[in-house]
Order: sequence, then structure tokens, then C-alpha cells
Amino acid sequence: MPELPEVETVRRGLEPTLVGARIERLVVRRKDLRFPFPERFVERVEGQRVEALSRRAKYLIADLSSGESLIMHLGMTGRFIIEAQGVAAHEPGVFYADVGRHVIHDHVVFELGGAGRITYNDVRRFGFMDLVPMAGLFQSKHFAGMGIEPLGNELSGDKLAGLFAGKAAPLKAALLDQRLIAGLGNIYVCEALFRAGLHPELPAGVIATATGRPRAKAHELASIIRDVLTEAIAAGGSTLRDFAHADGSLGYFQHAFKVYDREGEPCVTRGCGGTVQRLVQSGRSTFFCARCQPR
DNA sequence: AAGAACTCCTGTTGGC
DNA sequence: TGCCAACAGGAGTTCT
Repeated sequence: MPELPEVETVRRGLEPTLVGARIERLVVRRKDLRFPFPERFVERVEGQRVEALSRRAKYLIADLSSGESLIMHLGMTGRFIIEAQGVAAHEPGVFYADVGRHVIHDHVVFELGGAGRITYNDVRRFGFMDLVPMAGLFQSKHFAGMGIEPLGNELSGDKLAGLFAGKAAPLKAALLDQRLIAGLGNIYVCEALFRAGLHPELPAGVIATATGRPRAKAHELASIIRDVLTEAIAAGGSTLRDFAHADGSLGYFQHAFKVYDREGEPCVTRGCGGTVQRLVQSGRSTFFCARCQPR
């Protein structure tokens, strides 16, 4: 599910409820999600106050009063649901037609006392949670070796050109590679490449060597990436199948897609007359317009 | 050593 | 209508 804009939307949705709250009780209904929960997970979390909730790439980071950080990744279908104090808890395994989710996939529940309850639901269980010392957070295995943050100061045309220089891998794959730039997923890579007029199968190195003003394409692509992500966050992310905000509302950036999931539809570029095509790159769908994005 | 393929899991969708 | 294959927003591991 969630790429950077969706995770940032979730972060903003959770922040008012979670930050400052004390996790009075932690209910963990399985021994693992994608990976096992950390050792003594419940006792390390229960009783802690949440001091801050931040984001790095597609990861949420809750700083706990114990000095540990709770790292949470939503995988493809992870969701958080906020409920007010006093709302009855749903029984796992029981069908509730009214809640808009599969309650059997509620895996973790944070009971926050007067602040209410936050439930983590994840149908496919590709998400995970981990605890690491706050002091060594960015040296931890999840973040060491992670690429640049696209909305941070590190992203520039020169930086992108440097990262991609000499790469034979397709632009699509390079932009999805979290070791280079972290936070983009399938949707926003397709949209960014369309806006930049770059064919997704071009070798990534071309943006470092393209003719014209030195590295003009790299600078353009860098600013387009920022723009797409910023616009998507402003729209509350994209809701395709599973994504919803923590309060249950939906994102609407999907209405702004120009190519993603539009195979066979006319290209939106005025006067183009082309058709959006789909191709498969390393097992994932890529959407593009061959006229606007020539090889 | 880079790049592609495979894998985890469940639910939905589209074609026959 | 039913059945089944393909596909889904991620990313670590394994192959070539």
C-alpha cells in the first residue's frame, strides 16, 4: 500500500492522538507479522509514553520514554485505526459489517487510556514492528544503508545524477531502489517519470549524461519527485484498495494520476493523442506514454 | 557485483 | 454463476 505520501498522511493522523499518550496496554495477537515481533515486545512497550512520532522514507518511528524507538512499517496493506475511549473493542474473528475492515486482521492494539485506542490492521502481513535504541536509530539495520530522503535537503539534481551515474538498471528500478532514494514506490515512480518525459526502461545513467544543459534532466527529475510527493501529501495520499487515514477518511491523489492504473486510456497531455501503456519491469506494472516518454 | 526473479500473505478482479 | 489465474501500494533473499 503505502508509499511516502501515505505514510506521512498516517503519521499526521496518528500524531495528535499518540504523541504525549501513555501506552497502558499492548495487545499483540500473533507472534509475527512479516518478521517476529521483538523480544519481550509487550513489556518493553507497556507503560511507556510516546514522546514523538516521525517518519523516515516509508517507516514510522515512535520515540518512547524508555529510550527505545518503535519502528513500524506498513508493508502493502498495513493500516492504523483510531478509536475514542469508551468505544467497545472488536472481538477478533467476529465479522463486523460496519467497520470497513477485516477485523480478523487486527494484529496489534495500543490501549492509550483516556486518549483512546489505536489498532494496527494488516491483511497481508507484509508490515513489521521493531524496537531499537533511540540513540543508534539510524545505525540500526532498518536505516543503515538507506538512500536519501526525497523531501529532505539531500535530494538535488547533482545528488541524483551522482547516484545514477553509470547505472545500467532501468530508471524505474533505480527509483524504486530504497538504497539510492528511499520512499518512492510504484505509483509515484510512474507518475514522476511521466512528468519528466523519461521512458521507464532507459538506463538510469542517462540522467547524468543526457545532452543539453549539464545534468538538466537530473535537476528536473529531482524537482518533479519533490513536487509529486508534496502534492500527494497535500491530497492526503492515494486511496486505491486498502489505504485509509487513521480516522477512516480517504486520500484523493489517485484522481490526479496521469498514468498509474490507466492502461488503454488516452494520454492526458494535450495534443499527444497517445495511449497509456503498461509493461512489466522486474515483476511490477509500469504505466507510461510512449509518445511523451520516448526512448 | 549488478540486476532480475522469487518469496512472504490474503483478498479482489477479470476472463472464460 | 463459478472457477481460476493474475494481480495488488514493499522489500529481503536468492538466483544468474
